[in-house]
Amino acid sequence: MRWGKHDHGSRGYHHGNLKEALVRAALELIEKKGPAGFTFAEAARWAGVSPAAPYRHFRDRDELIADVARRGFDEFTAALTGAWEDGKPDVIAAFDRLGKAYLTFAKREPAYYSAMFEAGVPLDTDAELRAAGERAFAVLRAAAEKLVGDMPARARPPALMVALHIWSLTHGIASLFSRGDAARRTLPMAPEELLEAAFLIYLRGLGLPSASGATDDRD
Amino acid sequence: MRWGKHDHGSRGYHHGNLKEALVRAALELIEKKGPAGFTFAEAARWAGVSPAAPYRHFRDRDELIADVARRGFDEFTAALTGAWEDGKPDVIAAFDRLGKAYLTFAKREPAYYSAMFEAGVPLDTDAELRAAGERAFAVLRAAAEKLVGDMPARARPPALMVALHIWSLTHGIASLFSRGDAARRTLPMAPEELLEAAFLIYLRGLGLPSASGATDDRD
DNA sequence: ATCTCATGTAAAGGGCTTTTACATGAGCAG
DNA sequence: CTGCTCATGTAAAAGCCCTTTACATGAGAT
Repeated sequence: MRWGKHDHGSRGYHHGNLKEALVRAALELIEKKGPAGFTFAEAARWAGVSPAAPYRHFRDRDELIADVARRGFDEFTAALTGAWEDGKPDVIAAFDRLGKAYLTFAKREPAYYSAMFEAGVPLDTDAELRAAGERAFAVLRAAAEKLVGDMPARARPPALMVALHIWSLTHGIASLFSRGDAARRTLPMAPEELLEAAFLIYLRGLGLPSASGATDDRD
Repeated sequence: MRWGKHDHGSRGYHHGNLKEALVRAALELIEKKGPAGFTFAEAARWAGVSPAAPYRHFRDRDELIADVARRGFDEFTAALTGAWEDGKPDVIAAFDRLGKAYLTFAKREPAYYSAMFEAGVPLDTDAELRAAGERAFAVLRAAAEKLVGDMPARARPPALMVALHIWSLTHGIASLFSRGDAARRTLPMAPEELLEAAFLIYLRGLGLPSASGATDDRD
């Protein structure tokens, strides 16, 4: 008996790569209908197997979502690392890329982003997931270390605090304004511009000299 | 036939105030099991009515959640307005209260907060809900107006931008760190302190004089 | 060639959502 | 008071999803 509407290549009794197929299905379905609208059964149908088959690969629906979130954090880490590029050519420019990469990820990978931050997955029950999240944050933290490292020791703020500030700010903008089609509010400026302006103002507040143009009078 | 495990006062065939009872049930259930775990049927059971009764008051499950979100925005607006208190005694102190009120609301009313920001309710399909959200933001916007109003016109940033920055920052901290028991990460400082520090740094970046102590070396 | 075990199926129980037809009784008109 | 009406609630049912259990298949090892 054939289960799939989407016949991705004929197969016999065994699928061959069901786990990956389920993850891909989850990504498509979460993107289309949100994490709440995603169902285990539909992922199974999409992959062309019976509703019970997914249980051979995931304890339950939540574990599949957690796996998607974990993969999302890995991709996220890669995107951030690539944007940061060791802080070259200068820390400010690299930080700017980092922020834009965060927003871009939220916009272009809404399914991952949902699974990571909005699906209500309990971080503390899955060590792998938690570790993946830590790795993503570590990129930001390392960037903050480099940022404050350029400052005179006397006026140097805690790098962890700076990392948390920038993460919070960026995450807030991403959550509120930078989602796909279901944007919660229309803005008079692009989320990227909003973030860049905030970032420059914040840097000036830290005493960084290089921050200029932050308070231009655009309205 | 009796449906309720929770017999909140005996009643006859008609409940008398089912709509309110359902909203209260939704709040308890969302708080206990998250917006995803909340079910229409359980709310009905909780209120002591049959599973079909709620449909006399809400088109479907989503409309109930949207109603909860709307009420949440109203409470939120009241909390923010009360904290702002017209910017007295001075703008900075009032802004500080505003931020703390935001975090407090997220922590003490996780059910409202979830319904408002995490349940994936489409803002654009419900005018009432959208309007309630606008009213909440209007408090923050008015506060930002007052903040930048104290600045010399030459160095005055757009109030809307400032409002969006502070909203994003606060929302980011609330979402990432200031939730109830399911905190996504443990912090070396209280979310309130984190917010206050960021706020002071941001104000210094705007050129506000009154911001001091923002970069103390606590670690 | 055979065995084994990971992977998939069938079937079933239980719950949720939503609709439809019917029941109740609160409030109002006469 | 009597009786009508309609908002409000119930019962029943169809459809879907989640998850478990017993059974089937066949890929890879021996």
